[in-house]
Amino acid sequence: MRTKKEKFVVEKSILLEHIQAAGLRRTNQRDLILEIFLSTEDHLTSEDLYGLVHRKDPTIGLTTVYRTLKLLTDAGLAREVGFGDGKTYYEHHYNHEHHDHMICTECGRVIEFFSPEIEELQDEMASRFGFRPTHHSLRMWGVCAECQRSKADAQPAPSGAQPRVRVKTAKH
Amino acid sequence: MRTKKEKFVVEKSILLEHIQAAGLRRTNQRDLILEIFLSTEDHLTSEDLYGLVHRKDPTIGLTTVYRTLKLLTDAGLAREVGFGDGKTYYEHHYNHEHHDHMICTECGRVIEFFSPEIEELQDEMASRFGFRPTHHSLRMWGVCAECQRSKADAQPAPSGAQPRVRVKTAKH
DNA sequence: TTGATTGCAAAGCATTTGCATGCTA
DNA sequence: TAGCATGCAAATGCTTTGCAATCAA
Repeated sequence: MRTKKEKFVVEKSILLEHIQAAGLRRTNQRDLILEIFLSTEDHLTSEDLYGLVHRKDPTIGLTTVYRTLKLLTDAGLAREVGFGDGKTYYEHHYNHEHHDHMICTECGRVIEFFSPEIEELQDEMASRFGFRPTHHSLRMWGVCAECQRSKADAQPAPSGAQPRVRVKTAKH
Repeated sequence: MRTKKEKFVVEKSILLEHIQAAGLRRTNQRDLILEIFLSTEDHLTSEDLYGLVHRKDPTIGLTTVYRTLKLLTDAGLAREVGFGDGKTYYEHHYNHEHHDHMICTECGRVIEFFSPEIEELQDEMASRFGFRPTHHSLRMWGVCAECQRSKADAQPAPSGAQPRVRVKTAKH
């Protein structure tokens, strides 16, 4: 249950630097939240992360998780994403190469992908307008391969069981 | 003040067909909301549209605008967009060629653009994963040309006047 | 006449804020 | 010690829902 001693050293020092530069304060809550956030794979809401954090330290409040996730975003360690269900998801940002998302509207699966060509064309497009981009978000919604298959099989779709947007990840 | 007689005939018949196909009912409210939505250029929230509608017919409720905008989206006449301020914006969809957005984080200006090359690469990316896309959204945040200029002029930024996300449009 | 639609008020939900208390620097 | 951070409860802001009355087909 104990995390390896020297894990996430770089991320931790990034947070520390950001905190010091902004005249903020290091706290146990922030340490723990960062630790758990980094130990988890992708796409968490504040509530999701709160659930995990709460197991290790039931005294930490939901509000603090909200605030810390914003802090991590400012520090460049987290990135906000929305999948269209009204919630804000976070994923690691530092040292995780940038990527975009395909979202299956049947099962909620999220596929991450990256295309240098698209990135390049985006920059070109921006400079054509004299626009200096800081970040961007590309999302495609549709039906993933698996769901196409199961549809073809004419399996009577498990009706009633409304597929909530659930976040799984397929790595490129 | 009277709109030209035969304006938006096609859109109106699209809505009508959708309504009939779904066993729904045509109402004066829906007619008026569609009419005003189409007469307005781009990027309205339900509340925005409600304001406009309310001037012509103060009896129409906000809830109906919400519901109708969803209906128009289903009918393929409207498209939902989010610019990161927590609200849902709608823009015409039918007969308005697809485009993407650059959002200025200084002044809130929204620049619309379209790149066939990017579209093509997206489709290629999707098919590489066996993913069948239905729609997508590409947004870039950053600083627009105007705001870069006024910054360069070292004009003491009009502080205090927090630039709310305001929707203007620059056509490609 | 039937059942979809409307408008209002109330409820929902994710997120933010006020404030007294606690804790870092 | 000063003042940032925390946790709780309350507030917020957008959106949806319940329901009685209304209206289209």
